[in-house]
Amino acid sequence: MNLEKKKALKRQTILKAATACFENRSYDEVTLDEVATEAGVGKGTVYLYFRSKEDLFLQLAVEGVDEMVAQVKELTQMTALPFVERFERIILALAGFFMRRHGFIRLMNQAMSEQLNEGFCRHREQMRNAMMTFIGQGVKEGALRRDCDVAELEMMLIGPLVFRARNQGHSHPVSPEVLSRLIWSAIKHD
Amino acid sequence: MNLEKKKALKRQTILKAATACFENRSYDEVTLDEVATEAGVGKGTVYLYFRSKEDLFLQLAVEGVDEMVAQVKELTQMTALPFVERFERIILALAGFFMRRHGFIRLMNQAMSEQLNEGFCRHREQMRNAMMTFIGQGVKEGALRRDCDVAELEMMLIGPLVFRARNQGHSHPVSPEVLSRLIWSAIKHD
Amino acid sequence: MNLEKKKALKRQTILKAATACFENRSYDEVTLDEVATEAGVGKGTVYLYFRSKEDLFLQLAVEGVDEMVAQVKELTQMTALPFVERFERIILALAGFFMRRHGFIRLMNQAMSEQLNEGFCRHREQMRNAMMTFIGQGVKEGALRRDCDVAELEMMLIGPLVFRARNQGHSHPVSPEVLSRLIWSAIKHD
Amino acid sequence: MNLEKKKALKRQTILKAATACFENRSYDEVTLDEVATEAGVGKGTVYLYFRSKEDLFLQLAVEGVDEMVAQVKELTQMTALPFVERFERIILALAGFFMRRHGFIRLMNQAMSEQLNEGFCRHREQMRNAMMTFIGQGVKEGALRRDCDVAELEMMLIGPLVFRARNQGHSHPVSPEVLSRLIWSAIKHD
DNA sequence: AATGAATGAGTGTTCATTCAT
DNA sequence: CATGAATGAACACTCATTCAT
Repeated sequence: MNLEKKKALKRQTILKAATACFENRSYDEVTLDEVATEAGVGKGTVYLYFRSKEDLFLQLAVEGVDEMVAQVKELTQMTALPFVERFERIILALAGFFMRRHGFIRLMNQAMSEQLNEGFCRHREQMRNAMMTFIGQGVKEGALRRDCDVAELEMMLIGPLVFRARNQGHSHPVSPEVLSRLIWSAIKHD
Repeated sequence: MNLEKKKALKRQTILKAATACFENRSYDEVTLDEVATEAGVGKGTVYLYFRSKEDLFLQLAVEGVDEMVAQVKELTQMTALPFVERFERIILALAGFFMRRHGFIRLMNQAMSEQLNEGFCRHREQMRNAMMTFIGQGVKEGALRRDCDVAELEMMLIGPLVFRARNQGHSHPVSPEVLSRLIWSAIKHD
Repeated sequence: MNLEKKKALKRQTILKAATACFENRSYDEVTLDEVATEAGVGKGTVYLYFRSKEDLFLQLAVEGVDEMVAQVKELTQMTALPFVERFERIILALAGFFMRRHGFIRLMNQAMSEQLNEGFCRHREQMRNAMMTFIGQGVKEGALRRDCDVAELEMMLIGPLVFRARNQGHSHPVSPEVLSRLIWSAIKHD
Repeated sequence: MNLEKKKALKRQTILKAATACFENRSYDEVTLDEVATEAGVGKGTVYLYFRSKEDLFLQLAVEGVDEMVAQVKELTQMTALPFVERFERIILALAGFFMRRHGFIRLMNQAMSEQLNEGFCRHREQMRNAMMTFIGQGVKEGALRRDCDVAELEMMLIGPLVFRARNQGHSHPVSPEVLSRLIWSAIKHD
């Protein structure tokens, strides 16, 4: 267990370093040398924990999306709360999440090799499904408008969130409360 | 005149080829060899028309954004129409525009080198200003909600548009009418 | 003849421009574009007068060395003057020549393609022969020391001249009179 | 220690290979691929030991000039010997040195880029200073002529040496003894 | 397990040369 | 004759990946 822990810890160290490196630079601008140096390990060591640069990058993404999905699912299940409140909490959670990872958001928009993209898609799909489920719930409960389908509502939900993280990440982002209120106006059932 | 025309035509040929190449790949994945081959010219020829790979890419962007800005400004000035109609037309125009250039949208959102980004920003700013002006007009006319500032309204406007072009570009995009209606719900003055 | 003259004139124009371009830059740093622009002609035109960049460069050298050789031969034949005076005049002539072409001296030291080098050598040999003849004359007349052969005396003559042009070309070159006096001390017959 | 040694050794291997490559060709004619192949290493390896092609070339020069300077300084300090003897030894040392590195002499005399030249100058200056010091000593001791300054005497000393290495390197160089005698005639005090 | 020295395929860019106008 | 647009071979340099220690 001690060994296991050590390995997992070093893995985390490398991922953390990679996150820092990718924060302000594009995929191709970041070199493995940098990541290794930032992580304080040898370059070869990175290859003991990740199959390739692409893999390392994918793990970063996976980790991120998994976190997001978990949060959304958890909040979706809190059916004791009125929907609008669940909605608000999810927006707040996602807004924070996207903002914390705004450098990463940028990278996910970058086209990538077939294989890498496939890995991404699997996880993006999970996120999408979680959101769809949540939105579907809102529709069924009569809290969300019925004159458009869930994909359309998702667009109104995720679109502004991504825009905020991408374009306002560095300066004065819209407050999550205002964000939530605006999106709610767009999707709520009258 | 003949020569001028020919040069302008070849320039367009190269830009068209570059657009095709950048469609599904990231900036760094596309090589100038590819662009040249796709355009049916020698690699050196590309350098007769563009200072560098970055420049070629930037020209692509400039062209796009300039088109967008022109359309928005034009529609903004049609003050004879009720605001909601001007709004609808702008959304339709932008939706079509973004959709036609969805490969490009991806590129503009992707992480890029400092210098390249700087060039982009200058033009993105123009777009932003045009949208701000339009939105400000709506607020002044009392058509848009007053409980949030223009940056917040812009987010609700552009966010879903970009999301649609980015994520639904290949399959079943939300119809522009629905898109318009949804955004309107979010930003209209009650 | 008018046509001939015109061609010869344009040829000179190009050579003059080339000389200016090569003055402060190495062979590879100078581009034909520059030479053409400096000469005020099209790039293709240069190829009407010179087979290649190498050829242009060779012509430059040939022209230079031919001038030098002509001057040396002319002065060598002025046997009416005492040898020391002929010597002094040749040194002055060469010193001025080398100094005027000090940029060129540098270029002749640059290694070059087999073919180009061959062309150079033929002309360098002419210069060498002219100097050898002159020095041989001095020895025969008893003006120059007999305890070393002409190649050794040539070294004492040309070496300092080249050094002066190469190393002192830009700042405070040794005055030709002092130069002449020093070399004379080295080679005169006691 | 083993590793250090190995690295230093490989560095020497590359320098040796570079020397061989530069022997008969100009700076621009030699490619790093050649140097790498000649050294029996990969192209990337060269960049582990030298920042750039210019740097590699500069290191070659530095190494050479440093050797020269050291020898001159050492001989300058042997004030126990009569000046003429110190002079003769220095000439012999330099003659041998220049001859051994005649390929290099050519390169140092060739035109080169501003930046490269700057690097060279710093070291050439050291050599120049060492020679100036030595010559100044001779003047002060009354062994060298007083009717011209040290720069002029330096020209008479170095000029023939360079000429010999440059032009006679491949065939029948003037014997160092004759060389020494001739230069001495030029600069000695009568 | 950890390292980092070694590698070489791959890229943007330049420029001598050609040739259609 | 004159031009300059077009070409593509060539090169310095980078960096993901491997492997001997």
